[in-house]
Amino acid sequence: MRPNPGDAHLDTRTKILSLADDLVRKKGFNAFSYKDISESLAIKPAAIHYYFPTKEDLGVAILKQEIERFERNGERWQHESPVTQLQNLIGLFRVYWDRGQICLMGSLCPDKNTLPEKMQVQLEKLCGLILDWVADILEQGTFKQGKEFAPVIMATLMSSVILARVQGAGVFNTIIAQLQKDLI
Amino acid sequence: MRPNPGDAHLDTRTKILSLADDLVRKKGFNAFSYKDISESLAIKPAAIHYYFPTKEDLGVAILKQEIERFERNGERWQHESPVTQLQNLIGLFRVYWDRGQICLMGSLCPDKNTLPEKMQVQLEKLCGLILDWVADILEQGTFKQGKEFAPVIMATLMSSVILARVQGAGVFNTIIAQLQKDLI
DNA sequence: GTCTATATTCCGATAGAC
DNA sequence: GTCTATCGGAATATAGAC
Repeated sequence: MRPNPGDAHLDTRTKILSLADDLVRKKGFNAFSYKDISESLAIKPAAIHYYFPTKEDLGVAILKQEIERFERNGERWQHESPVTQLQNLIGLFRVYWDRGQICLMGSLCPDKNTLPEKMQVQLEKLCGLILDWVADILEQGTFKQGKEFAPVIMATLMSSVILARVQGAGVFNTIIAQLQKDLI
Repeated sequence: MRPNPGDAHLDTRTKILSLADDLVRKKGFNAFSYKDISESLAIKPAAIHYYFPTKEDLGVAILKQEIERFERNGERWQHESPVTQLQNLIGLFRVYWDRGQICLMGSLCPDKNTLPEKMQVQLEKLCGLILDWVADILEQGTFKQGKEFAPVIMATLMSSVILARVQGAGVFNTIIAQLQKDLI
């Protein structure tokens, strides 16, 4: 899983990755800097390059971590009903909102043209994985919509948190309620 | 409408605004630079400051222009049926897609935390205007959904182009088709 | 191995040339 | 009035200290 050096520094590496993940969701990949991370860790900005040589490497690591996280969630949920699994997915977006974050897709897809190539590849992979997962759930369960509706669900969820960032929590709750009504 | 100087330079000012608008929709507000604009106009980056003293001023101008454009559209469409008006709105998003752009809301809302304050104010105004307009249309016509559905429509439209940027045109067409089926 | 001092590039902004 | 030469600062990245 981790292709890198020893183990003693795992803590620092993990902390950097965690902070960067949070910053991408709050400020976007282009707007956060190494300084934002270093200030929280009491190290110099340049120290980050030891763990992630370039910002592209850091971005790729964020995406790979999210892919693994998503795959683990899928496994953990696989014995629950399709309806529950979809509610779990929706629950993730509520957590993002509560944390002042947006989802990784919602943060990175608009910036796609400006991202380093290796990040674009991982972003496509993440999007494909999630869309396929939602389509499978729709096929397995009894919903008002078929699997063609999967992109609509993801588009709606993505933008629910993004719109709420400007319009407030009311918009988020309205969108989620309407989506659930439309599905279940 | 334009609070600024004479008229001779209106061309340059208009061109800068038009280029900046395009860049925001393609790269995002934080990722484009004065250099991007100046290269297309064969002037030096610093010349832009004459027309827009700060990047914040430029961003505010982009947003105000979009607000005016949206209000003009509303007036121009007001004698058509609610269904047609909603189709016109959807048509705008197809144009964005064809141009390689995303909508201004979709570009700026995720970056809200990083935007200068005056831009945040105009962004909130733009979002409010559009959401109210869609809600009105839903109330006026005979749709399968009521006005509470307005945020869902905007969230779906916004993300349709954003997702398509990564997943391709198929996703855009699928989402639009599903949305129309759900409404009309 | 881990981190810092430093280099390099680029950005937005100011002052002043024409 | 319109634009350019230049500044000051911030960003990522490199080389080397400990």
